[in-house]
Amino acid sequence: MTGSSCRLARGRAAGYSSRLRRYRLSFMDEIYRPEVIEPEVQARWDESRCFEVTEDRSREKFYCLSMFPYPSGRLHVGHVRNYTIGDVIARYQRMRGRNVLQPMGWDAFGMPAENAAIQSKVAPARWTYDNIEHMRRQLKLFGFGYDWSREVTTCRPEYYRWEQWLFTRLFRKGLIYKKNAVVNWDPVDRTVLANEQVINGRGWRSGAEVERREIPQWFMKITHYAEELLAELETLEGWPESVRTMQRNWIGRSEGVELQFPVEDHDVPLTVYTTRPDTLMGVTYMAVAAEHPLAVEAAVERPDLTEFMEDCVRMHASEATLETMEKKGMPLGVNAVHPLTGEPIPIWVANFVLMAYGTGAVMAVPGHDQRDWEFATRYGLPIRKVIDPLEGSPADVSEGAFVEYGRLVNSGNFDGLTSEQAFNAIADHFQVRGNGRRRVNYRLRDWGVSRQRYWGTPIPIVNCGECGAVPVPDEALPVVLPEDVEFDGQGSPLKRMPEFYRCKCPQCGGRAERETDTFDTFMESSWYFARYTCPDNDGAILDSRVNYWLPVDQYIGGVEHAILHLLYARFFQKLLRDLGLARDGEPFTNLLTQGMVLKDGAKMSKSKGNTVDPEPLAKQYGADTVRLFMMFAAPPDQSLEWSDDGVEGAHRFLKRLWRAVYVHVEAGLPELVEPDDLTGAQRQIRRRVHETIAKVGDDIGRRYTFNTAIAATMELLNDLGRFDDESEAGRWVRQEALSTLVLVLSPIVPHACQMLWECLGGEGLVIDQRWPEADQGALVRTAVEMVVQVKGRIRGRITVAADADDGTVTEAALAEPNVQRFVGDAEVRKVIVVPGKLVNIVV
RNA sequence: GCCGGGAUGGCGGAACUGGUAGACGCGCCGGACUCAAAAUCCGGUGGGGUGAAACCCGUGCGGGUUCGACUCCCGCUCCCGGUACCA
Repeated sequence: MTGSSCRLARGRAAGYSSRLRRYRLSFMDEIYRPEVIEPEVQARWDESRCFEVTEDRSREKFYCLSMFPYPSGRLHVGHVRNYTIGDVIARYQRMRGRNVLQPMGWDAFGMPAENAAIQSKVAPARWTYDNIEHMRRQLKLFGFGYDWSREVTTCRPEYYRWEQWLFTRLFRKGLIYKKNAVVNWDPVDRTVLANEQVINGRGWRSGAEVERREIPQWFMKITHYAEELLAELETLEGWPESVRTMQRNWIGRSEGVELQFPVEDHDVPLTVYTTRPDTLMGVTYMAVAAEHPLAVEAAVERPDLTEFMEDCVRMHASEATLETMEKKGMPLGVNAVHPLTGEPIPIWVANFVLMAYGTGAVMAVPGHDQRDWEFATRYGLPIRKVIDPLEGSPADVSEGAFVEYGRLVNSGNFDGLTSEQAFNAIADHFQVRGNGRRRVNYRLRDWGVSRQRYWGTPIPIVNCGECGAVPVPDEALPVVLPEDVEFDGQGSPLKRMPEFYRCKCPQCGGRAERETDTFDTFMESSWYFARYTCPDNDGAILDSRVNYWLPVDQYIGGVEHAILHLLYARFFQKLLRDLGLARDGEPFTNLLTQGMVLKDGAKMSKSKGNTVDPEPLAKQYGADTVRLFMMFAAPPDQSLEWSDDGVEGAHRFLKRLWRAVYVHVEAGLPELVEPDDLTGAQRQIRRRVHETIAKVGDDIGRRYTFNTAIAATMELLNDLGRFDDESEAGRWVRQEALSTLVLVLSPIVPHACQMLWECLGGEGLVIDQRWPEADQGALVRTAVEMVVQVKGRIRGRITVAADADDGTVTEAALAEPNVQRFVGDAEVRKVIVVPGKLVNIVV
């Protein structure tokens, strides 16, 4: 029992690994040495290629997918958490007999590679490939069971050529179009900035005031699928309700009316969309965007207007900025005509109306819209009440807008109608006259996929003076992104590379130019999960294997992707289906959104200096300890507070488990004993073992609460520490208990459990063992303790037979001395019995 | 601003369907082992109260429903994620 048998594990002496292959019983080291066992177990997984899988129609498949990382350089603890969750689920499902696919790859295009290029003069491609090498090695260190033969790297032509191919198919199908869209323009660096590169309205590097600029860009018609994307959310029962709600709100279906207001002295009317036509009689002004033709026209020879409109342009393009900024406007001096009353209505130009969204004009009803109310109050515009509540006192719009539905007042012929009746009456009125119509509108906008960046997938379009935009034909794909470039941050190098953009028109053969814009990097991540099923196919984007593996049974990733990535991926799956390339319309059956990893209550970031590097920790404690800590510290969907002491505690538990097995095994393995022959104490431990099996299986398989699963195994190990029965039967009970602990912990701490499994006499890989099942016979209890409450407050405890009826339980409860003290001679009005738990006596 | 989420001992968290608040771990306190320390093992640990008990208070804040509320309802505060070019 002292450190006598340490001869194996002293480290990296030649030949240790072959001896470790027979590592068991008397060969077992008393001390837990992760630095020895982890490389050894990983070598065994590699040699047996046990995580490489193929389609097998005779077995139930399970596709377990974690969101692939952007290769930023080093593995972050957030990655380790995400991938441990996925690995635990994958290993558990495999032990449940499923044919499990768990792939990994690289979301390799993106801005950080360009930023690194500017800072350290290394080409984005070089930087990216180096990072991938480094991070792949780190992932292997943590023992994740990936099928590396399926690795995809999105910046490789083998991958993005199929994205380009798909785009040309969608182009021909009419799902792609070009229009102007707003970007953040840095006038000093002469580049387009991402929203996160704009800080307080200024470029992050130049410090120049950012301008909004409109440039032509490619769009995908995701709005064509808005209705289906919305409707099928209802079928995604394996998704968190919060994510479904966010997507529902993002798509934002509304039913409203599009109306035309004539404009004085103009032929073209002003068109607006409203979901509240019932408030039409309350319109007191109109607001248009700075780029609106009416505003532009009015600004001629009006320097004050021109100045205001130029101010509107110097503004960050994000929604958050738009909605929180001060709402400002100026009257144009032009009137619209109210379509019902003929009254003149002043038209204003306002900074919160954008030309790109809707019609670039809105009707304002300050009495019944809070934003309009604030604007009207600020500029002294009239506020008119046209809706009162259906019940109760009339609305008062002098202190704020009344935004509820109700009954119409001050609305002429429509007075007395409810909002709903008025909606229909007014919609019909316009429809009949042809100056308005009912319309379903979506908040969701088409997806702008052009980026004025270098490090991305080249857009496979050739612009020809004769033929216009022509998709690159299949035989000319891929359009390869040149990797050997000088990148200085002054716009994309592709725009300075005639050898890249000069080409012949595929249609007429005349001189033409390629697109130098690249795709939004969300494109690559919108279909990678499908490509994992057949990454080796160089003749087609997908093949029949996709329908064996898809849909993904379990998808795991950060909540921050709840809307954009997950919506785009759902959209792509529908596109693939409609092109006949895949069967399913939804890609992810079950979704687990992981919370963030915090330190000192804050998100880890370089600027705060509170980052934790997982690799040194794995070196110091072993990967299993890091995995265990991350699964134990919080349930996966909550944020996780990092704690060095917590890591230490996780390590201690593994040491205790190791030692418990060592001490047990050193005395030899026990003979099988029939459960019927056990004593009370032995039965009790055995019941705890089978309770633990049931608990852990439920926690991992259904609830995904790995923290409580681990807590349950800790409790069992604690109980085992107090169980010092060295009889043959006692030793058999302990053998069963320890084997159970090793099996149920193996998805979480796979390296240690593999070794312990062998020490306990197990054969082969733990990953190939069957998940244990609880023996119902072992779970039977004879007596239970129940709590007794008087008027909802605990006054005592009683122990009763497990099968006692309510009457017996009530009698025992009333007999309890402290309960009697509180009941006294009061009349018992009611007794509530919750079987096996509590009795509440109401007096 | 809008949408979604969160708040429980000194700390991370548990309490799953309205039924024993604080499982498990960390930290801390006490003890064993040791010349001593580390490691390890055993015990204690929400606050008040008591010799010990009884008992009282306690799940961000203010109300409500219920025999019973961390859990459900109404109204707030603060923190986090997303907000369409960060990934």
